[in-house]
Amino acid sequence: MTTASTGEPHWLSDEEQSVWRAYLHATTLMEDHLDRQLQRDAGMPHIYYGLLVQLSQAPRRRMRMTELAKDAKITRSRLSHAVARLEKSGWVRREDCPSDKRGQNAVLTDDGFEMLRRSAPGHVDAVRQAMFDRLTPEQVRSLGEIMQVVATGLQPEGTDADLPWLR
Amino acid sequence: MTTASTGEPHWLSDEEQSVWRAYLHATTLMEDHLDRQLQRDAGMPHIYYGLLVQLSQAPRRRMRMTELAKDAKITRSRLSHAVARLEKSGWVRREDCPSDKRGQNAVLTDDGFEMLRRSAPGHVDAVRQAMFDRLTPEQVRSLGEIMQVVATGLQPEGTDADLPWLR
DNA sequence: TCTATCTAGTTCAACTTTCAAGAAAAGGTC
DNA sequence: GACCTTTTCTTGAAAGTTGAACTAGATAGA
Repeated sequence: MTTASTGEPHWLSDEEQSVWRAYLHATTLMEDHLDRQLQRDAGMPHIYYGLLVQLSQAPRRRMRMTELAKDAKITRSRLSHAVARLEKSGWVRREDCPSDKRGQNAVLTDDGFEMLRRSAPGHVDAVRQAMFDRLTPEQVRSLGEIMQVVATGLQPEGTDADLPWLR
Repeated sequence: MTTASTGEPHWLSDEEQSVWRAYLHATTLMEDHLDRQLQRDAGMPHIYYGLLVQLSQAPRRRMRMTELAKDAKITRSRLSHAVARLEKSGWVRREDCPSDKRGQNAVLTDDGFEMLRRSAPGHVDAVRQAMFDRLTPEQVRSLGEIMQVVATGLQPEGTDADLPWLR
C-alpha cells in the first residue's frame, strides 16, 4: 500500500529516519527501565502499577472494568488477567456493580493504597531522572504538545465513548 | 528514596504530570498500532520486524546475536526466542560464527528479504500517518532532540561496547 | 599447562499478552 | 413477552517475555 497513486512508496527522509530510530530507542529503554524499577520496588510491571494509580485517583478508589481498560489503553481481556493477578497479590479486589449485573468494579484495597504510597516517591524519581531532569522547560512543553497530537491521532475513531475503542 | 534530603518527595508539577500522561498514552497507542499493523501485514510483532530490518542493513545481511540484541535494545534471551521463531517462519537462519565457536550469526534469508520488501511500504505509511504527517517540521526536529537525550540518558553505563549493556 | 574467570548463547519455568470463543445481562423492536 | 443485537466481562490456549541457571568456548594468569 503506497500513500499516493505514484508507484513509489513515500519513504522517510534521512532526518525522519533518525528521529524514528531515536524514538524507538528512547521508548524501548524507558519502558524497560520503568518495568525493572517497579518490578524491583513494587513487585509488578509498569502497566499494573498504572492501573493502581488510576484506581487511587478515582472516586471511592474504584472503577468499572471497561472504563479502567479504556483509560489505560488496554484490552478488556488483558485487564481481566491483570486484575486477577493484582487480586491474588491483595492490592485490588473485585466487587459486583449494583446498577448493572454484568458489571464489575475493580477496587483498590487499603494494602494496595499503602503499597502505592510507599513506592510512589521512588517511581517519580525514576521518571524524573530518566526524563524531566534532562529536558529544558521548553522541551517539556514541546514534548507534551507532540505526544498529545500523536495520542489524539491514534485514539479510537468513535468520538470517545462507546464505540469499538481499540483495534 | 527521595531526590534530596528533605523529607518530601519531589512530585511532578501539573504540567509534568500532563506531559507524562500524554507520553504514556501516545507510546502505548503507537506500539499497539504498529504491533497490529505488522501482525496483520507481516505476521509478526513490531520488535521482530525491527530485527529483520537491522539484519537487512547489516553487511552480508547477518549479525552476531549479541550485537543484534544490543542494537535492538533487547536481552539475549529474548533474541534467542525471537530468532527461533523467525527461523521457523523461514525469514532468518542461524549460522555458526567461523571465528568464535561460541558465536552464532543470524542471517536474513532471501524469503525474509523479500517479505521485508513487500511489507516495508505499508509499514512506512503506518508510521507516517501516525506520527510524521501530524507534526510540523519544527516538531519533528524537536522530537528528535528530545528522544536522543532520553535514549542517551538511559543508555547502559559502559561507554558503549562490552560492558553490562542492559540493566 | 592448569585453573579461574569471563563471554556467547540457549534453555527452563514462571509470568504476561493476545486472540478467539463464550456466558450472562441489558437494550431494542416487533 | 419473544427475539435479536449489543455490551460486559471472563476464559483458555497459544505466543511472547523475563530472569536465573546452564553449557561450551575464549581468555588470562600462575
